[in-house]
Amino acid sequence: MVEVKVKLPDNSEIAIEKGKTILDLANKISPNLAKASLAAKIDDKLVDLTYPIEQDCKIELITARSDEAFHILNHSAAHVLASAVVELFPEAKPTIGPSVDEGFYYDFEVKKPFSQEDLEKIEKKMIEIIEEDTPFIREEVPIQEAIKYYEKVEKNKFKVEILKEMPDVDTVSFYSHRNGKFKDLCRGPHIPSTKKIKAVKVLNASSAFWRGDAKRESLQRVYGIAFTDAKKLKKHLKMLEEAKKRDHRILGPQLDLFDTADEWGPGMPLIYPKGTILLEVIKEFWKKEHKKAGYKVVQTPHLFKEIVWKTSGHLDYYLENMYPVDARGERWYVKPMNCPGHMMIYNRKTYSYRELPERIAEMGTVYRYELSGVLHGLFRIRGFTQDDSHIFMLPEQLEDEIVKIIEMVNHFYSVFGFKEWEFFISTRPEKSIGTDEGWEHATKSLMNAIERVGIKYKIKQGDGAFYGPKIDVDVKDAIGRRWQLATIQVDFNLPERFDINYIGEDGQKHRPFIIHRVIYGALERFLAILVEHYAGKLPIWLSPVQAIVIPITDEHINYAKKVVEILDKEGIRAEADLSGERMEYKIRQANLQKIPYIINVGGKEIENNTIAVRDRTNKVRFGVKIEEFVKEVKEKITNYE
RNA sequence: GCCUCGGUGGCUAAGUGGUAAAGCGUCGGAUUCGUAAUCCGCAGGUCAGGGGUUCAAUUCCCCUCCGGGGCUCCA
Repeated sequence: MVEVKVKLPDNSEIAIEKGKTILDLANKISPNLAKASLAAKIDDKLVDLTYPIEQDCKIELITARSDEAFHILNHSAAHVLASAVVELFPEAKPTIGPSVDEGFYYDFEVKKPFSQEDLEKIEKKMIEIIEEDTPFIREEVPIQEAIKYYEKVEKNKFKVEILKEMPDVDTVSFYSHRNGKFKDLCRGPHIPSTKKIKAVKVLNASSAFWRGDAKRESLQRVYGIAFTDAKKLKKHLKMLEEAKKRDHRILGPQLDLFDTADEWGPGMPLIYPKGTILLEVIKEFWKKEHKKAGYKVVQTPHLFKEIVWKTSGHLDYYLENMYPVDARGERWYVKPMNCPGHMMIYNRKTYSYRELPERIAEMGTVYRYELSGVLHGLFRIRGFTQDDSHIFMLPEQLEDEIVKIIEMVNHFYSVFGFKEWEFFISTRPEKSIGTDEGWEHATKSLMNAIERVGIKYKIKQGDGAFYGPKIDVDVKDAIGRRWQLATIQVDFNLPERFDINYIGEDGQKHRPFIIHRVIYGALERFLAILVEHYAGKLPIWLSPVQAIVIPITDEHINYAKKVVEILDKEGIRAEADLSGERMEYKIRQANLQKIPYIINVGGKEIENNTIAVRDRTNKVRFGVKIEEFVKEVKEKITNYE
């Protein structure tokens, strides 16, 4: 008997007979572990539990608690979905069905789109199939045979297309479940059997193009999500419900912040007075921090003549997204980006190397003709304001500048109450401009900078813009959703197009490095994210109305006005509710408006020159001195609470 | 832009081949009240717009616009 040595994650070693499967190994360690295992990693490669162990290796078992479990489970659930669909709709042609961060989907070619009832039927059938508890079985097949199978038996041109595009493969793998009743081309791995899926939900259906290509076949995509335990599904559904409740498109108009448009222009929101106060607070903070960090704030026009966009290259590559304006025979364009203006401002004079870095910043409103289908509340609109900045610098200043930006990003997000955000570096894509040295220096500077700040990051290989590498920052909100906010991009394109120079120590012209960056991204979107993050309950410093004063009867109106006046003078945003409603009603309204402080004043308060304060804990403090209250609130505002 | 589902007063909506409930909100009146909805009343809709079928269309059909979900795009 030949034995091989297997190293486990705790660094212990265990010997097992050569050729035994990973499941055997798991059983040897503990039957409970075997039962809990869904798949495994052998020398960092994901495999099935039935994978034979042929040589010394490192093995990590994947249980419900592993990070990979969710994807494997959902991928298997996608197969179960496909098997349910082909049973219910025999003419449906399965195409692809991966797991994604939000669960899984499977695309089918069908004659008729799935209805709501169809989805319910599919979910029911899926649960039946899961209950059958049949194993997932892997089978290796020569690729030619696989092609023949899909051409002749299944008559599925999509699978044939996938197979024919596989380079240099002799065999491919199939996975079947339901005792062979359903099989699908798949790399795997899969869970040992269907019943490992403890909870599944078919979420919705929509259409999608084959290979995401609008010119190709339109497919029906079914989305779902699976979990290793029913509680997690419940939690997830609750999160979705919570997300619905936080929807800024509902909360925005409700809190009188803004509304999105239809009759006055899709993608062109109206920001109401209270929403504007919030934006102003966000801008004020921006201004303060940028001044501290040595940025120079500029302003550039909303329109430029055609020639500018010719120079910048937008006319060649971005025209579809731009709003043209014809003015007395001349063609103008509304700016979709702020860059050209900033380039021209830099070019107004000759810079010496001593003057760099030069940091130019602008809260610039841009307009982009986004396709109607992508518009969504304030998240995706056609006119929005970027907290834009372009930094011009010497090559050796790149790293330091990026460090500064990262520190600024960290400061911004923590001030706005986010707890977690993640950095990604995107490297050079296939189609790109610029020199190898330039890319290397820039990419390296990005990495060094992040490392210097001591943050972890992930690399997105080849995901950079054509004009340079970049750092993207994803922020996680209160219910765990991710939003890409900041982007810090090196730009090799604009310096060339606008012939951007500085005079070096040698008296010669040189190209500076340019970083393009935003922290909020788009102000309007950031506002919407804040609304959803806080479910409308904005921190005091951001609340458009920080305190509302409610008199108990008309006799107390004058005192209420006086209190508002005092608070106002102290820089606290206060209002009085002098409508004819009852006090209880007003309190309820103020609560619904999520105003942080509700102040009641009546005879007792007038007599003692105090106020009754109800805060967000919903407890009332009677007999509070106005000065005391002012001091308390001002302190919170200063501390961004 | 493509696929799909939808559009009934400011909002949430019920409903029907014979021109439309209700609640909230708005406005007016009464009430002047001690901590999460006081009572009464008025106003407000060419049922998204246009075309067609029909004796008759908000309802059935077609087109357009707008929105939701998804795809795509993101120099």
